[in-house]
Amino acid sequence: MAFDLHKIARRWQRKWKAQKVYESDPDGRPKFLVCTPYPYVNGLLHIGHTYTYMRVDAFARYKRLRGMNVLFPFAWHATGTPIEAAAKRVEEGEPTQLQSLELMGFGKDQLEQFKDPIHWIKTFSREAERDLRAYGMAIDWRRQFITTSLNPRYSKFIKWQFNTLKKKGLIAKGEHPVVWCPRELMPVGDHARSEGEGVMPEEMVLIKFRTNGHVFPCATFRPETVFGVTNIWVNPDLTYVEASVDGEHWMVSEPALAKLKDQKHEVKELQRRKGSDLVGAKVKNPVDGNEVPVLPASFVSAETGTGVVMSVPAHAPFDYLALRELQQQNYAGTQDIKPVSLVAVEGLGEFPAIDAVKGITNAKDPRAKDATQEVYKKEFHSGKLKDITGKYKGLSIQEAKPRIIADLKSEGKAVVLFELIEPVICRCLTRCHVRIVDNQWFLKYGSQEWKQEAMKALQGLKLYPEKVRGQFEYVVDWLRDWACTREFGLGTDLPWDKNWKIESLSDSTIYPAFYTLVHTLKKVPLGKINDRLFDYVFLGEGNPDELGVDRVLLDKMKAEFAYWYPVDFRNSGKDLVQNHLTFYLFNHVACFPEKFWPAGIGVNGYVTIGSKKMSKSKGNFKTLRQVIDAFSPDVVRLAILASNEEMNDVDWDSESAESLRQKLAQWYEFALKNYGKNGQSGERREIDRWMEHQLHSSIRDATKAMDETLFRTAIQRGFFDVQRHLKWYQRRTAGQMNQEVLNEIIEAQTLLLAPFCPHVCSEIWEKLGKQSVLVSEKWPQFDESKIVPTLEQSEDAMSRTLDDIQQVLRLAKVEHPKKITLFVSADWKVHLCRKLKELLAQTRDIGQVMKGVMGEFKDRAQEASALVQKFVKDPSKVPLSAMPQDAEVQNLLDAVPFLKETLNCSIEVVREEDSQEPKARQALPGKPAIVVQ
RNA sequence: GCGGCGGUACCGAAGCGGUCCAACGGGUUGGAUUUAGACUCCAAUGGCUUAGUGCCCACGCAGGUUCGAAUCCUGUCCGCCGCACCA
Repeated sequence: MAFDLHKIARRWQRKWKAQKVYESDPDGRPKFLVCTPYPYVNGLLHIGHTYTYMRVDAFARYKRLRGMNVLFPFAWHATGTPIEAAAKRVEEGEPTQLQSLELMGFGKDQLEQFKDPIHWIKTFSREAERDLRAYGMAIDWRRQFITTSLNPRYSKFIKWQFNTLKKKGLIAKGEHPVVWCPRELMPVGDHARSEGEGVMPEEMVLIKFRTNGHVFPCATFRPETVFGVTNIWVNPDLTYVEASVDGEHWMVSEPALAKLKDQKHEVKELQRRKGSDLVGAKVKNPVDGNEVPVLPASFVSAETGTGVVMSVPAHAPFDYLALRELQQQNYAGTQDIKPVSLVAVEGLGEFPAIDAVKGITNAKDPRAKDATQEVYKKEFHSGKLKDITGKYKGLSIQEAKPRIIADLKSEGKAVVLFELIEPVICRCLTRCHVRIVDNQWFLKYGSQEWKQEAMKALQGLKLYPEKVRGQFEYVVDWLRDWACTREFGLGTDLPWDKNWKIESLSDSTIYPAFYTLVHTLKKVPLGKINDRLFDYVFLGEGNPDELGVDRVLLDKMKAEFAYWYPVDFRNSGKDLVQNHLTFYLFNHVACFPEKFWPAGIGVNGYVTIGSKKMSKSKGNFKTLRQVIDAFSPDVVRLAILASNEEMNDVDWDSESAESLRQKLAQWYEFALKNYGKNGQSGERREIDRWMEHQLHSSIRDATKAMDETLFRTAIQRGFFDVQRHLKWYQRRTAGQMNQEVLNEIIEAQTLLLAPFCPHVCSEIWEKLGKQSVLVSEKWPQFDESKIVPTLEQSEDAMSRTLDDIQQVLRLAKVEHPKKITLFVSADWKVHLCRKLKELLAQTRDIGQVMKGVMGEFKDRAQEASALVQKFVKDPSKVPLSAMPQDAEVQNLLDAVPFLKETLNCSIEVVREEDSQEPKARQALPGKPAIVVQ
């Protein structure tokens, strides 16, 4: 039989397109709006996108089968810098960029066109649409669009969003520190660094020690230790700059000057000074007025802080080591310097730094660094400031630190310097520092009121799975103001300031609202689209007659939005919880009334390939089209969704995909061959009822799983289990299956599989002779009355008996038995077991149990007491489903033809009490004694 | 450091106080079928053992609670993800 999954897929995709099956408009049914963050169109879709979209699609198809009017829209994201940057690299002829395009299948002659960012956007949105159609996504393609000013209608929508936020006071101007490349004059995000991933700006305090007109700004992370300063350090081998900083004469290292300039200080270089020239000066400690000397230390680096540091030998191991070295060299003026202790820590001595450096002889020893951390950790967590700190005495470091910083700043004794603790190197190989960017617009996610509203939205939200809630709560709480404008890149202009573009994560938060009306909005003349129009269609505000737009169109859009909103399911990878998905919540609560707040969010793990992280550079990478071409869309979808669920990573494994391909082929063949033939129907046998039981409990479980987007469970219960039971049913009836039952299985199985493998299931449905289109059919209902656990128990008992027989045969080394006799446990044992179960629930005392039992079984005292002893010893051995002897005998008699066939010998079923065979006594309820001959 | 999620057989993974066996899928091994292979079917896949359906060991590690623990408690070790100006 010709079975070509690719051909089947193409055929159904053509049909769906022609019949506009997935173009959804409001009607009388309950609605369900699903979506997923649109992809950034700078390359081909890869298998990682696949999983997220697949979940949305499977859920959409399921809800459709449940009778809902489902809308699944899609669009393309082009906002931001990467596409522009890539186009620029093509223009510069950068080899890796060109190569990567070639790897995506573009010929050398086509590369030229990629100099133009618009070509990227057009090409990759087109290619992605092609891939997603080939994947069989149930998307309403009428609603697709592209972001940025290339789509003026979208830009107008985004402007409405920003004006709305601004009106509500949720956007404000401010300044903030960024990691900055002084060569490219750009902020340098993690992905644009060649070194220093994850390093972020941290606040250092520059405490101003003064001497006759000069300032020595000592950079420190521990400003509270200023009370224990004995001297300050400069590195004699460095070059320092004497500079005018905000009108004062500062001494700083060369690199520090650029940092100060970029952190909003007025800076002018006056002259260069050798470090060694500075040594020997006396400077005044700003907190106590003490004069301390400037001493030389080689551990001081030019790159961190200012190249000037204060020395607190009591609490800083480096300082102590350097000081001790000088004293050992009899360096002038150091002999009288004594460490000054200012922090008391229980369990540590007066000078924790001195204790910490035991065995370390100089500041170059790497252990000095560990010692520093050790001391700091202890002091920070359990230290108390001593009397010497004046008004801060008795405070913990945690309490005192922010107060000391604030006080020093307000008294003009210190300023803050943002610093990178570890080096950060830009992709252009320049060392970065922190710059304070001003004139920047912020979304005030840090605002408490806004957070509260977002938290409220979160509380009313269905999460798939529920266990991400903790993460969301944390992020809502932790989120700070977000810089939402950029000077570079593609996007929409900030409506009130054309010099800025709206940043890419900020223009993609409430756009699902845009999906609901985009195809209608296309009919409105561009010039007529403005904030007032959106106020009317989204919020019902204003007078529609003043908009100069066809009232029918306006009210259509208004109704469409109100019908589809809120979003019932928005799904993405777990990496977006800490930004996009949370922004999505914040912006919805700000822009829309509560009834339109998000109703459901789904989060999933990543895709690995062969259990290894996907990585382009390591070649462990697959595009969507590669896997579709190799395995067909149905197999890819099934393989990925069957692999894992919740937040676990799914794995793409070609071996299991191949195995699933075969399973699908087998099902296709089975369904077509067995459906609606003239098989026996009529009265149901036990085994038929068993099969119905299995089918209906599988439907029940699969349905429950589908409701929670637990697709792996749904596939396991709704496909693997049904298939397994069907095989057993086939074997158990020697192929004489009940035709009605069989038909029901075939229909239900095809529907259960439909959300995952829509093409092949549609094909089967059609070939079964169904007039309806599968994708609009009804999800199978389970019939509670057909779920009868006792059927399962007796069938299990039978199959366990078969297992036991086979084991006995093996042990007895009988290869070809002539006859097998099964002795069924006497009824009194059934009663005994039931009684025991009752008693054991109350007590484990053997005496009491014995007492409770033996009255009833006096005439079998010996046998009964042996059983009681055995079961009290291990209560888990009591047969749970002890059925009466008659029923067990009947159950086995029913199975005799099957057992005969399987074991290839005659089978006899005998009641225990009817036999003289000694082994017969071993029978237990549900566990017949076995004799083989 | 802070926050989140986890450690179960060869691999992935379910189980979350007792449901006579630690599901299900993949892999591996043996057998049946086949001219052969593929497919399909049956069986095995921690150890031991036997004319008897059994015993023992195992759910990161160590303790504890309980008649009974993969599951509950305490401690401990180890992974993965995120910590932002950006898709």
